[in-house]
Amino acid sequence: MSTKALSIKDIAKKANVSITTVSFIINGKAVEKNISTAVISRVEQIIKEDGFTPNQVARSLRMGNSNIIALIVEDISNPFFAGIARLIEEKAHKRGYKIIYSSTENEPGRTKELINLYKSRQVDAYIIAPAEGTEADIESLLLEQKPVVLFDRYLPALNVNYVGIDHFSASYSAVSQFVKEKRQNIAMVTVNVEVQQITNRYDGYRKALTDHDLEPNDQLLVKIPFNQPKEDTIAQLAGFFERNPEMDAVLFATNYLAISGLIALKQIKKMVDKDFSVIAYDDGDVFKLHSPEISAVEQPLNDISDQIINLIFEQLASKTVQTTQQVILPAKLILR
Amino acid sequence: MSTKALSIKDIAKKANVSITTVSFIINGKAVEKNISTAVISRVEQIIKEDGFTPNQVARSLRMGNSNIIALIVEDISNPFFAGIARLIEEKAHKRGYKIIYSSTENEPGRTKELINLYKSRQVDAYIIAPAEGTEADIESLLLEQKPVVLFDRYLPALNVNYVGIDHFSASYSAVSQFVKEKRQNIAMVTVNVEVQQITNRYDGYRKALTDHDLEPNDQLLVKIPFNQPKEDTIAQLAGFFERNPEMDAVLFATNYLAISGLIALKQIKKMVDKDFSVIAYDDGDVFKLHSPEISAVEQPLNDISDQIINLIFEQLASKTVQTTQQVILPAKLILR
DNA sequence: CTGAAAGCGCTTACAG
DNA sequence: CTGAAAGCGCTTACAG
Repeated sequence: MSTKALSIKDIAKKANVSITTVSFIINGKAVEKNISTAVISRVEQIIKEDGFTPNQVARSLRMGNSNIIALIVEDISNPFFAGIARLIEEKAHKRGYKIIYSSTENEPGRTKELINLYKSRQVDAYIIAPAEGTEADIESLLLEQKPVVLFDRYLPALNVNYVGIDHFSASYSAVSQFVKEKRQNIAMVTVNVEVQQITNRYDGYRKALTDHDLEPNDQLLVKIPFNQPKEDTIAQLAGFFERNPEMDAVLFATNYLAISGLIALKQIKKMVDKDFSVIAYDDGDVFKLHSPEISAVEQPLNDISDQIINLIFEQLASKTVQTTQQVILPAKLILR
Repeated sequence: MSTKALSIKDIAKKANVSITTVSFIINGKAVEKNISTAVISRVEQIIKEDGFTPNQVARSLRMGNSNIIALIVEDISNPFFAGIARLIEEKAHKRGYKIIYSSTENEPGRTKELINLYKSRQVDAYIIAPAEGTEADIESLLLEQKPVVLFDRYLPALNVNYVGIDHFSASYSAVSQFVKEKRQNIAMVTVNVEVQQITNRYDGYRKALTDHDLEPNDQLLVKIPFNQPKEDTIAQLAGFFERNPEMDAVLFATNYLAISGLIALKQIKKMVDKDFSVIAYDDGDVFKLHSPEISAVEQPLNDISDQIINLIFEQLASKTVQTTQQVILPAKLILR
């Protein structure tokens, strides 16, 4: 037996009222519209018994909105993004909004595709960790006056709300910690994408070195190609560590680089110990469980999510042209 | 300057044709409908120049579908689910479908809420890792003839497609491996939810013990309350290990229990070594990087995703009442 | 070869 | 206090 979803018309017929009346009741405008309590309770009873759920597609078409917020990230299975997604979903849910998320895999064109899809589905607002080269796509959202908040990566060309981390200071503190441990040959492993959020990490590293009278050494810097297969990264890093035996500390610019790096160290049997320090980016169980435990720069997921959601709802509420805001939060260095 | 999205009407007016004609062209029915090539190219030109994207909400309302598949899991930030989500998203994308995913957090009512939301948005098919007590909600989808595939957890009360893992054999192999290593006091750490996919893991453990003439010992079995805070689980497991010094092997029934267990072992300074073996569930970097490396039962994410997506598209294609299928895949024991 | 019109299920300004 | 009707942007059976 196949049940077909009921429509407002079915309910109206059954209750012997117009669909207008049913619509008012569904939307809590019954008292405002002076519907008699008798009618209200009769309709509500029928709705409850028959399990009617209004068709949101029809509603979206009519209203031009959807109560949906899109979250576009590079890879939702990255723990940083998965954590943010989960927190944002929870916070949005409390205010009656759904989050719909998807990964761009950093593929060119995927962001444009997703944004077009979401636009055509009347998505109300956008939370985006933008890849390089997506400026035009995001601009098109701004032109349509859609609420947008960028996070993680900033696009300087755009005048748009942003929530991020002070990566410069985070790297700076990490290197200062190494110096405190009397490290002399401090390496950095980063990724070869020239976005501000990554270059800031390098800049903080470099500034801390010079501030502490250490000469930056290009031999101790490696930039891993983005999207390089994990095995290749591990091999590359193993070579990097072996070529530089004097290295006594290494700062990893991202979570997955730290993991690949630790695997490489394990392969070449180089221990993390009193002669060799490591600081990872983005904390996780894997660092807590490592022997020895690995220190890490922790991004405050909850604060980031809060700021993002607040900016989104501010814009959703105001309806007018917004002044854009840049929120920069501090990271936390977890020492182990 | 605010741009409003164009409608099919705008394009029709600009091209001096009817909206019918534009619609046919958009949907690739131009030749079938004998639209003149002159008209086709004129309309296509305008569409390209003006960047028209058809309103999918209107289309959904009219067609009763959406080209969207819902994926409902307990927690999308769990690596198993995140991995499945990513693979399914990719496979669905190739066939022109979008995945929209969300977490139930195992909260009662959340599944019902999500299913109602998706129904009201004309979602075409459902992939669900069901929580206990969601039978009625899933049944309602079957009544509406919606394609549904369950995975991870099975609901015996329902006659529905399912893709899962042979957890009995997986546990059985794990314990057999312990026996091969001459372990005598083999413990199991599991979770107190009485769903088949969890109880099978226990059953395989128990059967392997008795098949190898080892007496099951209730002292060596612990069931962690579901949703218990991580700290409490760690403390509980630390106590469990300390109370049972004779224990020489432990099988963890889930990924997060293994992580909490390893943290507990670390806290009480009990080493994983030639006198104490560990096998975890669901492989990950954290086990590869642990010292020593931890063996794990690996669920074949790619096979699972393939089977799920195939079952979904089979149903989407057939439109008729389906015979339901149970696909049980083998897990793989990764020894380290 | 092309178009006018109905209808998908809602919301809301307007009328009474 | 309640309802008829227009309209959101599409698709498609029907007519010519």
